[in-house]
Amino acid sequence: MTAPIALIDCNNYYVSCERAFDASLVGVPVIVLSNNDGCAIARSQEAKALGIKMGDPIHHLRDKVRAHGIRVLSSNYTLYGDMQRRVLAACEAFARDVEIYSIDETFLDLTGFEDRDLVAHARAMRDQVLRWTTIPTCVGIAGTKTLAKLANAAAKKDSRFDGVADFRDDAVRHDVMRAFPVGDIWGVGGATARKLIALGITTAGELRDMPMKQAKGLGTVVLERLVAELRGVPSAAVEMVAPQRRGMAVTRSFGTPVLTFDRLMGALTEYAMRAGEKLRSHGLVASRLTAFFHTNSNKPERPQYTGSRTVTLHPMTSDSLELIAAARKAAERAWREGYVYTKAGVLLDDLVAADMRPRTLFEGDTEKRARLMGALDEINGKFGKWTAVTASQGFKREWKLRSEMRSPAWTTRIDEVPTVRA
DNA sequence: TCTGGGGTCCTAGGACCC
DNA sequence: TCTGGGGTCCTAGGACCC
Repeated sequence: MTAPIALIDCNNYYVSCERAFDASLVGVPVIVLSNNDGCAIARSQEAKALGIKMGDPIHHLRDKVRAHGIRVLSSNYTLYGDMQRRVLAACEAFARDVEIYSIDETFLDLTGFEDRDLVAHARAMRDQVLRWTTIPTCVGIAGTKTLAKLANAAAKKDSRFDGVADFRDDAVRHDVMRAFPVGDIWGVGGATARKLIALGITTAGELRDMPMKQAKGLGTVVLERLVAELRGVPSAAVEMVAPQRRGMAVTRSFGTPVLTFDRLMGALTEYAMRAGEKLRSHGLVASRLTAFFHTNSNKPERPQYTGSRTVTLHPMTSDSLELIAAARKAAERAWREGYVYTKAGVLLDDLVAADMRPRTLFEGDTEKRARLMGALDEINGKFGKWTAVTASQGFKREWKLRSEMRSPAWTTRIDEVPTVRA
């Protein structure tokens, strides 16, 4: 028997975070929008019941919003990130180790807890999280991560589990897998689901029983591993140390479309600045930068173009001014006049810890530039983003995104903490 | 008029080398 | 007349995740 793994997952996370600080959101339909206030990325139970789907564009929902009094919020990642810390703190004592999988999901290594009643253990953890944060959660327990995800989904969907599903029980596991749609399994996306269904494999149970060789042939080693995990053979452990990150991105849709190279460079300059900040805050340097921009692909009837070029950064760098220069070089090469651009971004690849980077013969005075970047980060950290900017960013920033219904930074800005009146 | 942003991993295919 | 095989590295792009 392999060590049990649990997955704790917050219910309707962003909405639950908002509700923690605004009681008027409780019991009514609520949706939280993506960056740029484009589409719904979190929905309360009430909103789900009204048929609102993940990713629905908000401008398709206007009628429903009006008819049902749905509360609509911009996303507030500072709040969600801070609440995550509190959730983790509440879970800490309940596991040997944890792996943060996403902002609202954490895998727990339950090695050493096997002798306990793990369902009761999980319930105690849920209670703790609820008390400390007001956020409701569900827990799945199993021998592999994939099964723990599946158990979690069952705990969420099926009220008979009352929030905690234990897949170490063969009967429970088989029963759920027999009816679980193959396309809802973690790691099976649209493309793979279509192929599987064409073969008559429509449930988690049928995928588990698929011959390994056939799985590899149909998908890749990824699908082969997934089948193994469904059979209870772990192919991924709970990672105690976060692996070194490999890439980094700053991408945005524009608030208003961009038609000129200057405007595009204004946006790319801002993104490259931010990318440099992110690199420095992680103590990393990058070896490659890609700049891209594209037209609105949701409107295929309009002329489409995607420009994208990659440039090598040598020496490797986290210097915003060098990143901006590289982004300009890439953008110049990829630019095509005459299109209506709606999104752009800067991607950084092949990241290395700054103190591990190879030195080159031709490095200039890096010391001085590092101090300049340090000063920049300090100014922008203290006085707010974009206090100190480069001229090419421009001052009007027409491309900047919308975020019109954002809740306050309840927990992270002193002037926005909630006030309690007696 | 208005459809997110930021990640990971894998594969195929070209370039290059001996 | 005859025209290799195998390895590595890199990149673009697909698929998937939340």
